[in-house]
Amino acid sequence: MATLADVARRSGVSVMTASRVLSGRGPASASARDAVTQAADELGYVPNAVARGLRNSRTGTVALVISDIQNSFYSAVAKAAEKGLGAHGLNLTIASSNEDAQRERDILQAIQAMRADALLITPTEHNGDHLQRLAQHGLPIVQLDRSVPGSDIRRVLLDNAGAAWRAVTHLTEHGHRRIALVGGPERITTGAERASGARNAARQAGAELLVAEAASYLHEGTRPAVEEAIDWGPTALIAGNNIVLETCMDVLLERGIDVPTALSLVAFDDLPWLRWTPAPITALRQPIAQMTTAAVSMLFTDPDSDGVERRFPAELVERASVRRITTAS
Amino acid sequence: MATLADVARRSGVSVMTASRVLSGRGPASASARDAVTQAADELGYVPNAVARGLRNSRTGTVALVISDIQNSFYSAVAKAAEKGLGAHGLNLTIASSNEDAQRERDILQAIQAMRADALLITPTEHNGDHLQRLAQHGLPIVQLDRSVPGSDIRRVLLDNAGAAWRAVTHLTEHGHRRIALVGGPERITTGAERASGARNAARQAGAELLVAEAASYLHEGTRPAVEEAIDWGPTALIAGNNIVLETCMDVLLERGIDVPTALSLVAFDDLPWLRWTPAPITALRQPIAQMTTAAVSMLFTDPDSDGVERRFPAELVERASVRRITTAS
DNA sequence: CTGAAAGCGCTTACAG
DNA sequence: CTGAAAGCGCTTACAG
Repeated sequence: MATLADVARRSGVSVMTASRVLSGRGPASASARDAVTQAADELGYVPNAVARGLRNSRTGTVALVISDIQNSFYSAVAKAAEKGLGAHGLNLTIASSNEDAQRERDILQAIQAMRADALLITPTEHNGDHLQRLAQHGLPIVQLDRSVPGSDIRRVLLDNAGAAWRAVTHLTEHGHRRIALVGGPERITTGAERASGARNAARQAGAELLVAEAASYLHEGTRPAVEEAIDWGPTALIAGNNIVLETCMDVLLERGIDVPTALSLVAFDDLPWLRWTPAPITALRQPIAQMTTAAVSMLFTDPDSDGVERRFPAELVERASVRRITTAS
Repeated sequence: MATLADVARRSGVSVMTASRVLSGRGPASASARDAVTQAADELGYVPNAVARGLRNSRTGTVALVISDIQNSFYSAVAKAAEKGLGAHGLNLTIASSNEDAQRERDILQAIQAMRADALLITPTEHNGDHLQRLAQHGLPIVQLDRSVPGSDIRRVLLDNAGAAWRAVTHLTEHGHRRIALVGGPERITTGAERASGARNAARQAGAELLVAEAASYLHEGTRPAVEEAIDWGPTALIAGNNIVLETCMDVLLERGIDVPTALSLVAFDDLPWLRWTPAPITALRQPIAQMTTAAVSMLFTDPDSDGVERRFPAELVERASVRRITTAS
């Protein structure tokens, strides 16, 4: 593959001049300019970003570490991140931790090795120390969706408590008095905050609330909690995220429980298919694109001037999965 | 950030020896080994992959270029690719072309600049020449899912014609005689091959077939074709991929057309939510993980010894969206 | 406006 | 077993 030296030789100038012309920084005579661009063209010269990265200690690459690339929430994040970064002329490297602490550690190490310029991460709860160390080395880091407990690493999050509060309140306003939330693990901020928001709302409304805690945000970890919640006999069920929702759908189908006649349902995360179930599903929509864009721009912003945390509200999209209950009183 | 020189200095050996110890290649005395590993540990030394990449002209990175990261088909590809590559100790960089020729060109150039070791791509039909040039420069390339027409770049594809044949035959066996396929653009191999397989099957069975060609595999491009197909008044509809299917669901819902009483439906690509619609949807399941794994291993295999193309069959998953039609005869 | 030199951090032959 | 030298391809001061 052609190098800068090849271009210089062919155009009869020094490597230096060729570099200046092609990078567009520094002066160059018109004739040098012409000769170099022509030679570069003829040779199909493409600058070596690796060499450039070594020299400049800037690689032009941002790493995105997500929990599960197949989860549509995170692929929406990936899409928005790619778009936002592309606007900055940056490349995106994506890796998926699969909620696994060891794997996340390996990824973090690889990112450090490849000298990424910045890191966007939806962290597991396990590697806060590692993250902190990277931040101290000067790597700009922004957490998205979730945050490692007790660190000062910047983050862009949903107003989880507010969203859960809204879901429960929506249900109590429809007359529900026995509500189950299948949430994520409370070790994870989303799980903890959603549970606490739901508890507040239930208390305020004087309704009963069961929080069934899934072992993980992966499918396998989710079923016992869903079954526990349904066995408890609620009139309404809140699926704490889209993975939990899928498990709920399976269990409801298996047991022949009809929504909303036998059970009302509210989902965290909005997806196209929620419109196509027998009773279209009411959902809390997260502003994923905006959150991701905010996280990307936070990456390039002064940590001290811009605050450590931003929260975004969810929007309740009402469809047909919540029944109004009228109590004889 | 600590460099090899720092480690060498701290452990009282030369850079050379430190390199040998840490890379595990070449001899080293036990004492040197101990001193170096300890120093590396204390300094939190992480080798600079950029420098290593420049020196070795191998970056340990494989690029994956997909058409749309939010399309669950491609995010399944991304997941499988990451897993397969991880086993080889390689990093994965993902970029999404969004079916845009110019964007794909930019991505290809960036990949060349960053000196990726190999490329996995679900190509648009536009940049075959560019791909060919990269291949001639010695970059291992494997096309997945789709292939650029008229090139000898290796590829792993679905048996599209066979799968479409199977879908149509399934319908004719259920008595359908007027079938519409909403396919992708026939410029794209998947679109062309699925259309041709469907035509063969219809001809064999003596059934009428309308192929409505979507302008693109993006949502926007898909609606006119879906409406054309439904307006034609078929008894059965085949959605040529998962994006088309989503549009079909929207249009059917808007028009109040019931599946399968008013219209039977078969989908390309299987997804969890197909089980949860009022009539669970019969689908052709692609072996995405196997195809991706095959593509990954093809990347590291001798081009001359292993053939240029591999095809995988789809599996028909029968559910409840196809009605049996009994004709008065 | 242009070029020779030095160096980013690593590893591959080559001597000792 | 160990080290001094050279070089991967680029760019940043520094002279001319």
